[in-house]
Amino acid sequence: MLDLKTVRKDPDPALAALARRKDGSQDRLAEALQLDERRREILPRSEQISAEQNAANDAIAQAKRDGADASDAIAKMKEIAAEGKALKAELAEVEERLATVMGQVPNPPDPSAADEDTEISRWGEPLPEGRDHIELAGHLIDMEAGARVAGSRFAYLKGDLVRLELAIVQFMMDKLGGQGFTPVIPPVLVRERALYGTGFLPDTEQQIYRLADDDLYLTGTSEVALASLHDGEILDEADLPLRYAGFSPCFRREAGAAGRDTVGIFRVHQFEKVEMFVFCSPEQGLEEHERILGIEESVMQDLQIPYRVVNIAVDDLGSSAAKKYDIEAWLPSQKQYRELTSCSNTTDFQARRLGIRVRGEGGSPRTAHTLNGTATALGRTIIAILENHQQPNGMVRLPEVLQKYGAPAEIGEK
RNA sequence: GGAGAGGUGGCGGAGUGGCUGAACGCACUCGCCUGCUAAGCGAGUAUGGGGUUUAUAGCUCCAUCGAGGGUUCGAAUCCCUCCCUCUCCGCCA
Repeated sequence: MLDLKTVRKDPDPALAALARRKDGSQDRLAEALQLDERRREILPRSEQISAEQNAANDAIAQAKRDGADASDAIAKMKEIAAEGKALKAELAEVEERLATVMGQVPNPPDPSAADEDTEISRWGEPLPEGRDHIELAGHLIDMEAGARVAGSRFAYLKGDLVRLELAIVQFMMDKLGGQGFTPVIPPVLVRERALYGTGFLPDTEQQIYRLADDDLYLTGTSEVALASLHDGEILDEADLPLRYAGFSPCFRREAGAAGRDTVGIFRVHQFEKVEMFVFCSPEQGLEEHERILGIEESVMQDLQIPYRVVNIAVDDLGSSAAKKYDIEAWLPSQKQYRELTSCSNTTDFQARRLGIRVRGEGGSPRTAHTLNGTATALGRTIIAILENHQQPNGMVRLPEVLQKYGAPAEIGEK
């Protein structure tokens, strides 16, 4: 959500930035500005009436206290109230429309966000080709049972793959703990407000599972619950940045993805993820974004997975991000880089929607900034590890760093 | 799932229709005072929005007592719905 007060003073930068998204959002902002103007036409008149009402009210109260006859004052009050009623109804309507339109305006992209997906760096030496994760560990992934029990794009992970996943999680929590992140297991069922606040609604409803009998949604990322952890709060600037590492399952309907990535667990309806989330001051945002990216790269290097970093195109940012980096891992079986993690600077977009502010020494509150990034998406990380550490004999030698966290040294069908 | 109680400012806690943006206490800030400390005295201390303004300063108006509706000339106070917290019973990982 944009700050109308700021935009109103100088609309052009926001309109120009939104135009880069090529989704017509600058038109919605323009509509919002018109509604805002209308609102500020009506509001002073409405408030004027309220003030008269308050004054008349005081007169009635005074008369009653003095034991005098208040019927004249009451009659006047009735008149004023009736006059204000229509105006207030109109105001409420304008404000409701304004809120709806503003809720649909995405975050204006940062100037440094790319026009097209742009590779900005590369690391590691990719294998030219190789077996896919099903060929390598299919005996530990039961897609048939998954489909039978829950439908397509569900799987059972078994045996050493589970040990591998849990080792990665423990490794991540250790690593992130050292970087000031507090481990969190958040709710994965949330109210609409949490999804609205993070900008997933109204925007990506077709991706979100909703419960039939309760007003709850299954979250596609713990970002939703982590952002809402401080819903409505004013944070002490001295405590910032607040960094959380959420570990949770993630649920995505993958509507519209039919026919894409149908092999194995690359694209499934349910997976686990460790997610970084940061609350910080406006000044700290840029630095935190680079820091999160640095951590994500460091994880790839720890796990010895060749990757590239991509500055994501403005028209692919999602509503909340002003800028986003993806880290794409090399998958030898596909002979291409595929998204493994991403990190977004959502600036004040989510914080304003959620009413999260920061207050410094003696200052008045300002809207906070938030950022998020994938520490590790377990399914895809497992795929990348399997494919990039495969041996000519079909076995997989797992990264040494994971072994002290309980991962086996080797996976495969002997 | 059943039965109750309750949600007021940073905290505690008054307030059952007008004099309450909100008593009183605590905490905090500034000043005074006491050769330190403590105590004491005085003043102040919410958030959002509109207008005015070069101004996020000041002034002024409006709104806010969990949220949203309603009754009323007037609601923290009465009614309805929702959310949340707590207690007891049941169930349960």
